[in-house]
Parts: sequence; structure tokens; C-alpha cells
Amino acid sequence: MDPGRTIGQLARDAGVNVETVRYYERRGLLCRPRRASGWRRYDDDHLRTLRFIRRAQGLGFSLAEVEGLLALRSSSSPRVCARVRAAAEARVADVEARLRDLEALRRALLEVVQRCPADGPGEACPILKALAAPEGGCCQ
Amino acid sequence: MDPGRTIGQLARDAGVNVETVRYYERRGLLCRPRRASGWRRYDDDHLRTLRFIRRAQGLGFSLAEVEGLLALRSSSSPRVCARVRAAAEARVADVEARLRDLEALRRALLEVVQRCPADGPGEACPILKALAAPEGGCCQ
DNA sequence: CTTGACTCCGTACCAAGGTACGGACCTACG
DNA sequence: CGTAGGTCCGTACCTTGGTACGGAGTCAAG
Repeated sequence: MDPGRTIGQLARDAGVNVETVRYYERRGLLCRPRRASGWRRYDDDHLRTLRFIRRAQGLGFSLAEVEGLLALRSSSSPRVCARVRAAAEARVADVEARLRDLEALRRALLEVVQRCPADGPGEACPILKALAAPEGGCCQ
Repeated sequence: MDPGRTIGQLARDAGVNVETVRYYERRGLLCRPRRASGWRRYDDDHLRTLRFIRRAQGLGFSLAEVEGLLALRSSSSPRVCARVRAAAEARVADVEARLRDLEALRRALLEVVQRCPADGPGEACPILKALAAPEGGCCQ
């Protein structure tokens, strides 16, 4: 029988920390592997799941959401695809909201920076003034 | 003498939690006010500083950075303005980097979503497939 | 058989920015 | 005076996604 990977080999193959693997197991993301003399032995399925997790995380899914995707992955309902798509669309909406916020932030920061002569004492600094202003001069 | 605000009044005026005010005091962001029978009494300067902190936070400065800005605010060096501007520019650069990351994320997510028929079982779901792929089909 | 590398486990700790708790004390209103 | 609500303080806890620690057991090479 295939001896499988130790936790260290799995971690190296997936490019994660050993502690991370144990953490995912504790969280229920990675199912418990068989043991040989107490040592965890992982097969290719575990490696695939681990990579799945990291890719989903890379697309901005939280571990809680990844948990949902993993559950869907092993479901055979015809509605799986719709649910996965809905999750991905929610992620897109979230990313777009964050993009809008950051864009507004960028504009506010640039406005404040552009007023600044980059030279002079604190009393004259328009950035500090903007931050101290009782009613927003520049960034509400 | 002006009795000043209690911590609850200050917190209401600034729109923050009472515990947040105490937390800022502990962190050294808000200087310790005088006391009347053990109760903190805040004046307008404290309110201004508290609002300064929240506005700077609103522009994405961390509390550690806000600490620096507060120190600069009460400095009289002619280089204050340059330092404040540098801090703001660093913030802009950081925001722009996050914007680029999120934009890339958005594209990757959209690509994956667009391949999905939004109907069907998990085995056919292109999103799950993309996440499971050993070498990245869509999102590396 | 020894040695070094690896793994076991539970638990504590990290960042950041707060939030909550609880028993004691104070203040203002009626 | 009673009582409700505000404040005191230290400390613990929250979020998310991990990292680190340390003593004991295991595996493989020489």
C-alpha cells in the first residue's frame, strides 16, 4: 500500500507550513488522514484538497467560504453549480465594493496631498489642517 | 471653570465608543484629561484630537501612523509639512497597490464566473474545476 | 545504537483595533 | 433619600489565519 506523504512532505508539496496543515485539519477543511505509528499519512486527494483551499483563498474566499465550496464539491445535487456561481458572484460584488471604497480613498488622499507645498512648519500644513478641520474641507 | 465633558459625552460628540476613548488613552493617542472625583473631564482640545484621529483613520492611516501625525502636529519644525506629505504619499502608494491587487482579483473572479452555466451538478462546474486544477486553467 | 530530523499534542501567542465584563463608586433627578 | 444610569479599573475576549513552543515519541541514515 502506498505509504503516502508525511505532513512535512504534504506541506512542502502544497507550499504551506506544517502548522497550517494541522490548522486546516482542526478547522475541518482537510479531513483526517490515516495514521502510521501515530504519524499522519496523506494521499493525493489530500494534496488536491489542500491546493483547492489555497486557490480559493487566493481568489479572496475566506476559510469559512472555502468550507462551503468544499462541501459543494462533494455534493451531487444539480444545483451545486448555481450555488458555486452565486458564491463567486458575491465575491465579485465584495471586491467591487472594496474597489470603490479604495478609489474614493485614493481621491481624498490625492486631493489632500496636492494642496501641500511639501515644505514648511506644521501650522501651515494643509494636510494637518484638513485632518483637524471641524467640518471637512477636503475629505468630509 | 468649564466642567468639561465626561467620557460618555466626549464619545457621543465624536461618534465613538466610550471604550474606544479609554483605549486611545491607553495607547497614548489621547492625552490624559484632568479628573473630577475620579471622573475624566475632557475639553475641546480633546474632542479635536479625537476627531483628528478618526479622520486620519478614515484616510487609511493606522493608529501607529496617526501617533506620528499627532506628534508632528505639535512640532514646530519647518520640515513637518514635508514629513506629513511623505506619510500621505506613502498612504497613496499603498492604496494604489491594493487597488491593483483587487483589480487583478476581480478579473480572475469574473473570468471564472463567466465560464459557469449557473446550472448543473458539481462535477460539471467550471468554477470548482478551475479551483481543483493542478495547473491553473484560469486563475493560475 | 546513536544521532538528527521529523512528528505528535495541547496550548499560547501574533497582528489591529477595538469590545465586553463586573463589582465598586459617583452624580443627577424627583 | 432612593434609584437609575454613568464611570471607574483591570482584565479578558473578539475577529482571521495562522505561528510558535516544548517535551515526548518516531524514523532513517551511518
